[in-house]
Amino acid sequence: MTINDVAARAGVAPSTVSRALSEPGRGNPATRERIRAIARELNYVPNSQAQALSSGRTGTIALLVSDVTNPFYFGIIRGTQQMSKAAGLAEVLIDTEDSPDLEGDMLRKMRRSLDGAILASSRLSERALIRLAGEIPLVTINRNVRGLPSVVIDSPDGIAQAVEHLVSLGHRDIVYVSGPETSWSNQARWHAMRKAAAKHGLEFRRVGPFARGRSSGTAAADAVLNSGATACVVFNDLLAIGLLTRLAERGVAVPGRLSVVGCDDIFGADFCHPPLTTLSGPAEQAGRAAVSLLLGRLGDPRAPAARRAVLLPTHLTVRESTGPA
Amino acid sequence: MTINDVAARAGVAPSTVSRALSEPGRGNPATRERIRAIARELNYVPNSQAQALSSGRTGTIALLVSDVTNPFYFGIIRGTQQMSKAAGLAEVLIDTEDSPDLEGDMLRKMRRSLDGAILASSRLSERALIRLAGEIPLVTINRNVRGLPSVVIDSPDGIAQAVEHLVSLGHRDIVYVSGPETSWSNQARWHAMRKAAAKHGLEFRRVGPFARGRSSGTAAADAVLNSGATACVVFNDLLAIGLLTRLAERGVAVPGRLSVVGCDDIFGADFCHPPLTTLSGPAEQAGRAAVSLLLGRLGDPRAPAARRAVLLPTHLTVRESTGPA
DNA sequence: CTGAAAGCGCTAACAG
DNA sequence: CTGTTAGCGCTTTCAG
Repeated sequence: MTINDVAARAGVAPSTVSRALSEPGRGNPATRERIRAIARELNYVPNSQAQALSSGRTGTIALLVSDVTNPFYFGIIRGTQQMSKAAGLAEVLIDTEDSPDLEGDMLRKMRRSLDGAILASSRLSERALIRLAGEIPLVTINRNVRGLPSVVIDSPDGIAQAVEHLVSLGHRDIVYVSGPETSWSNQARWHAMRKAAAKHGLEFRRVGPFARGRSSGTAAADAVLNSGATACVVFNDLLAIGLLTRLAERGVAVPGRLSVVGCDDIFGADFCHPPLTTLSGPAEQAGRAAVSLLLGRLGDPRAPAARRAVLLPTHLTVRESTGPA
Repeated sequence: MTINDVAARAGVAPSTVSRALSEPGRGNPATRERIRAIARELNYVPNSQAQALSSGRTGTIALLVSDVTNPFYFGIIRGTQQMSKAAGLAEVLIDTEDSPDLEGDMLRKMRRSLDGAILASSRLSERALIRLAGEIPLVTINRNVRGLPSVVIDSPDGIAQAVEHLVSLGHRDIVYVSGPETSWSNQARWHAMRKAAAKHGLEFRRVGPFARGRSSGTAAADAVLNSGATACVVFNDLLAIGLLTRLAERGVAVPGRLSVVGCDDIFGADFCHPPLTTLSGPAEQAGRAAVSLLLGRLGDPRAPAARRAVLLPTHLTVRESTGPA
């Protein structure tokens, strides 16, 4: 079942079928409809490999995440899938396993089979990103790189809210529990923390860095306790949940003895114990926005990388892990 | 940078390069190595669309799940990705949004661009599955269909363990909280429940069906309470966690007043409150096994659908949501 | 073992 | 507006 079969059946040239099927406005509407009807009746499905080979457009984009099974990406995945489906694009999800090398290799290898890629929390260096962007349209999420379109969820603003919240509860000794130093978000949050602390005349302190997994929570909890702080803001929810677990093990009351604020409001943040006060962001929207930006680059590949950067707001969701000092 | 460039540089025919690069054993080892060196040096990456078009093999398989953001699939996703990467296959993750129609359409549309597909918890009818299997190699997970290779995580066996556990704690009135009736796993668990109840001389009861999401937990909790049972086995952890939340809201002590057993041991089951006693299965292994089965079908497409069915064991993980009656 | 040649199914100029 | 003619980059007979 090829385009030729359809053409033969309709008594027209293959190229006419091609146009009828994939060039909306052009061609005689009557013949176009006739051809479409025949194609449908014949149950014809275009061969996307052939389309890609000949046109250069693959109709496929990729979403790269450092770990598919990190609930942090849930919203982003949902958002991008939603939007790319709406745009008639296929989306492949790629797990970079937190490795910059793997990330780069994947992109390079798949370059020809993709129209573009969205990097959620890229681990690549700025240099590498810029170079890759020359070979394939790229959009980043939660990572700002000069000249690359990006969408970032504005956690700094949320961090300020979190500190405000803690200060209003009487906390004067707040520590930041740092994630990996290579993480762009971690940097951003840390700086926001410092700024917020200064604003309230507090001393800025931090413990870490810790790996981003839940298991690092043990070490993190011990470090926080050791610091003597009465409250902490944790790099992300995964780590915060791990920390909560350890705190329970050690019999430390939350929020009685220690208040805990997480970041990202992932799946689980609402049902862990105690439910976590955390920063919520519009992750789905971020995903949709990223695809939109990519779509913009796709329409006109030679466009000057419309250096649009979308900044999305976050807000503090107060649950039960924070309380009076 | 095409195969022709490499050929020109090496002073051989394109066909020779093609063989050197993708036919392991054949050709003169010396020239093969020379060509490979040149290809590497030229940073040549084969165009997979062209390969696919001409050879018919796409080097891509798909994993279809009903909802990418359901933590139940985490392990399976990990396992399949691991195995397909090892086999040099690309894997695309497709979200069928719980819709049989979408699932079928997707498979039909992508048929030509896939070497095969793995269906994790397919919602398609047996008829539809068998028909599709004729067009593209298929492997199912947690769904047994005559003639299709499948891997199923043996929850019935685990259910028996769960009932045993509850009975040994003195429970005589155990209710099964049912998931959607269209779910194959739900059927399997329900039957296992009935059998286990009979074995212990208990009356078999169930409430539901409920939707599989966390939000259905509210209704489920109320129904269970209303049933007067002292323990329940819940279709899956998502629902069980929702139920736990509602129980807490109503001030019902778990496991004091009611013991709860979930199924699947998803992300979150260990840190919800109280931590959930649940059935754990080797999800990653299931994913790997599914890819293996598919690989078998791929090697020899005309093979008689080696109706192998892999059955993986589950075990009960006891946490704190179960206790004496 | 290697080269030449013929496509895979489609799109994209270019004519008509 | 439609048909004709070339390929896209690769694999695969088929000869040599």
